[in-house]
Amino acid sequence: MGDGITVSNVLIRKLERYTRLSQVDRDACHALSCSRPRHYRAKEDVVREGDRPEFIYLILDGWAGRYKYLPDGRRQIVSFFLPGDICDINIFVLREMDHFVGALSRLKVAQITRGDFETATLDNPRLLQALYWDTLVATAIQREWALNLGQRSALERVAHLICEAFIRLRVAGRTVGNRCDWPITQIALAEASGLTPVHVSRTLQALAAQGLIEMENRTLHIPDLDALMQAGLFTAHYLHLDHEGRHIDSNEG
Amino acid sequence: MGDGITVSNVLIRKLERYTRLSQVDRDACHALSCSRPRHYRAKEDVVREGDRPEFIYLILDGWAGRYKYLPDGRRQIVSFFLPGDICDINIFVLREMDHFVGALSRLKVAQITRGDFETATLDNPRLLQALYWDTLVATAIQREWALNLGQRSALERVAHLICEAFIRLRVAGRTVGNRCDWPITQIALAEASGLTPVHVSRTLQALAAQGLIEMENRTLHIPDLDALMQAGLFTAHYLHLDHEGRHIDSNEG
DNA sequence: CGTTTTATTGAATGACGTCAATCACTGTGG
DNA sequence: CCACAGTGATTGACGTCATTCAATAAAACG
Repeated sequence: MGDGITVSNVLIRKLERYTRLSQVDRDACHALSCSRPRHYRAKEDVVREGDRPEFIYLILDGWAGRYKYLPDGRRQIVSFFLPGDICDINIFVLREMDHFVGALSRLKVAQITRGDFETATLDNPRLLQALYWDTLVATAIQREWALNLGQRSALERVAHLICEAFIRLRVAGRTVGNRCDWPITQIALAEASGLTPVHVSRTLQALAAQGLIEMENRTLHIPDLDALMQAGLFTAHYLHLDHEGRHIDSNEG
Repeated sequence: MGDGITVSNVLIRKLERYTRLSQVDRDACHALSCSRPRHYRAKEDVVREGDRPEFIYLILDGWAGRYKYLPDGRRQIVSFFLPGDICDINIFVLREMDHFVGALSRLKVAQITRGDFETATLDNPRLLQALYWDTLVATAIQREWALNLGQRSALERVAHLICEAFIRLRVAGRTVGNRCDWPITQIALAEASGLTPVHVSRTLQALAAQGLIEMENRTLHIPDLDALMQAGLFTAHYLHLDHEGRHIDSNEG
């Protein structure tokens, strides 16, 4: 999915949802996208707890997850990083990481140094502003996940996660109609939703039985997004997609 | 608790955990603490979803909560605001609020305008840096809550919340030995922990039966904080209290 | 002081977890 | 190309933790 789209477009396309970028901004984005490309396989760690922050990561392809452990090994994915996502532009302020970042699928990232970042944003206030805005949206998502984990039932929770991922992928230009790649395992989905893999399996089957999702070959098809949103009690407010008056239901993707 | 401490000290004391403030910084803090004082009673809203952001709030006394609703009325508190906490210094970037902030007890806040904030921080980079740091800690706390809600059992979850609140209060100078005011209801605790009030009641009783907490007259007593931390699988890493090499177990409070 | 909110208790229900076995898929190397 | 190992998905039976409902007692508040 998203074939024929150059990697740099993933970031540009997303940021242009928030603001209008100049050609210089776009060039800077492109430069960021090209810095230090790295590949990971699923389950490889990108960043470990206790590490000194070294890079900002830009996701070019695949999914990553931010996660935390309990001492006995229980693990919670606290956020997804999808193509076009930038993780932690403020990271250098922290002395050490309090969590892990790992690949949830085959993953391609750009490693951005502090210097790269400063170079890219120094003379491009719009770009900096857009990136900054993006981090505020990320914290809004983090809050929504607390609501998801604390209040929604298993079915609602999984439906909500799927809606959110799909819409974020659509913003990044990684959907085709009502389809998208779905590279992550049910185990990862379980760790993100605070459920067991067994129950996630049953829940996905329940969603499929209601005709809300179709899964085939690591591809997700959502026949009726509105219906899925309703099942997940999903509203996109918290994604703040309408900054420039553009709306989530415009027919893109 | 915390009697004899002037309100401005709540903020100063907390920030000095992160950095060393000059007298000018402290004066600026004091000014912030004095701007537009407002009082609320428990359950009153401070900020509503959909509002245009108008003020930054500094908590002077009492507890507030950030919360989100599901359409059917289920409610999740996604963060606590305790004395000395500042809520959302970046808030003016957002077009509208995607959540509520409400008083969880009698509450005293300072309403800080954009102008107040800029005045206070313009010539005080240390202060700005400390406030900025504080917001990073707030997002780290938000992540920890996802872990709490997603993975911890009821007992662990409540124990963890209590540990976190107690230590944050201690940083703000609002504890006396191993005691602190505990002004919030079990209902609020339930909404924060994703449990029912009934089960919170039973869980608190279980903690009390194990000698981990004692509750009397809206005052919390923690006979053995280490033991409670262990019950809640609590480690303070994510609060990043050791920025300047100061440690959580230094005998303060 | 009366009214409302909060806390407690018990019993019954239900959602999700656990365990264990089986099956399907993916990637790897011979 | 096939065999194999390892991971992931599925299924059923059963267990349990937390919810729900309802009734009562105790605080908090105006």
